[in-house]
Amino acid sequence: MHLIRNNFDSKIDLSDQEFEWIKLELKQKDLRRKEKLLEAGSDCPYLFFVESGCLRSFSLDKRGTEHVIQLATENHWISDLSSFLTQKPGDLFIESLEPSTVYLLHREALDRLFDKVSSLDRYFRILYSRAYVSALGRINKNMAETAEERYKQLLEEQPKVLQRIPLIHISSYLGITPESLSRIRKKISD
Amino acid sequence: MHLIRNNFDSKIDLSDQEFEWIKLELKQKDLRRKEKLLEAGSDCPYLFFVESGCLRSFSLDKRGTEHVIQLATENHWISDLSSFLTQKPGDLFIESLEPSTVYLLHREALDRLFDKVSSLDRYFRILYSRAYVSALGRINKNMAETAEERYKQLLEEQPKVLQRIPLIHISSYLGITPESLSRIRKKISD
DNA sequence: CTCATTTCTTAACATAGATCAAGTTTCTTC
DNA sequence: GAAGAAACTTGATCTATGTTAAGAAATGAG
Repeated sequence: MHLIRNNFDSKIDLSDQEFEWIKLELKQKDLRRKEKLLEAGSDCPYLFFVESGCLRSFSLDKRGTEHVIQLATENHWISDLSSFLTQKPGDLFIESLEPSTVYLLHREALDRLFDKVSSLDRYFRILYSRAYVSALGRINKNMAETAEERYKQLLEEQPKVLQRIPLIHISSYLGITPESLSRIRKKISD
Repeated sequence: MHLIRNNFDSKIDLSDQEFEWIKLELKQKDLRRKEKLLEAGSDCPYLFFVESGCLRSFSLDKRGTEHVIQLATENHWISDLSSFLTQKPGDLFIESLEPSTVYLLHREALDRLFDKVSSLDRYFRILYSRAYVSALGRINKNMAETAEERYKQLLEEQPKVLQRIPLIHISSYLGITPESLSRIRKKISD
């Protein structure tokens, strides 16, 4: 539980009592590699906090192609937030890319916590604001930069992620095919 | 001030006293058409609430092409949130597309308000969570759908926006060139 | 009302990246 | 450590969208 406590502490002040209340609502779940936490078409009543390992969320388009929406390593949250917030079936899948441990926080539990632990609003305000900024940055890069430029930047900014996540998912996250990414890598290595 | 009060009321409970405190921090600004509120490279210390009219934020890539990041009509917030949060120079421009009225909320004023009006954390938590969801949806659509499909959806979901915003900015928002959008429109009208 | 500006359209041509099809290498699991 | 699955690469070909260039239409400011 150290990781998640530290994560709260990095954004807000939390008393031990308050953290206890939160802890009581968290369920731990261990995952094997490639285990699905969520299927498109179903309601996603949880936020998942990655304690260890790595997960991805992705959509499946009408042509049958997967698109990676989020990659989450330890110390990050992942969910189908649209479904989580609206209580409607979502269109994302979530699965582990490695053996992982996650904490599940249920929608209703979180609603109770928002009223019990007043600084939780601030915690998620900060969390969502940063997530939003990074999503807008991704939109901008997808429009303004070539596939090669986007890959080089990821290589610079997140070298560790590249070493641990299969390129097939990296390419999807970047919005290109695995074949294109392979060619880009070949070109760069010259 | 009705619009902004209603906007708060739609997400949180606010006493008249609390709204007064907020009101005291809001500065009104009237804009002519095509007036710039922000230039890339400068710090953006404000959130702008659009009371009337319409604004866009956009980046300028190294090839000299503009990319519309956000379109904001009345009752919406717009800013260079990355700069606003980090206090560093941003890379977005913001300008009015029509004569508009906006309310400016300064970073430092907002920080004071977060401590004075406790439900403001919740307000922005909700606001940012929805903005994040919609940004992720846009990322997904850009990857999963063709330009034509994206335009058709916008036509269905935001017909009013299409009537009021020049297609040159719509095409940029959709991540395509004005020429491509023009061809798509021609094709559809057959 | 009118001129200047901005926006929109069309056409010919170019290209980044997709698709299809194998073959190879690398991991996982038992 | 062997077999099967998953991931990666390569080449040939295709296509959606970009680029360039120009004219037509619409809009806004005086």
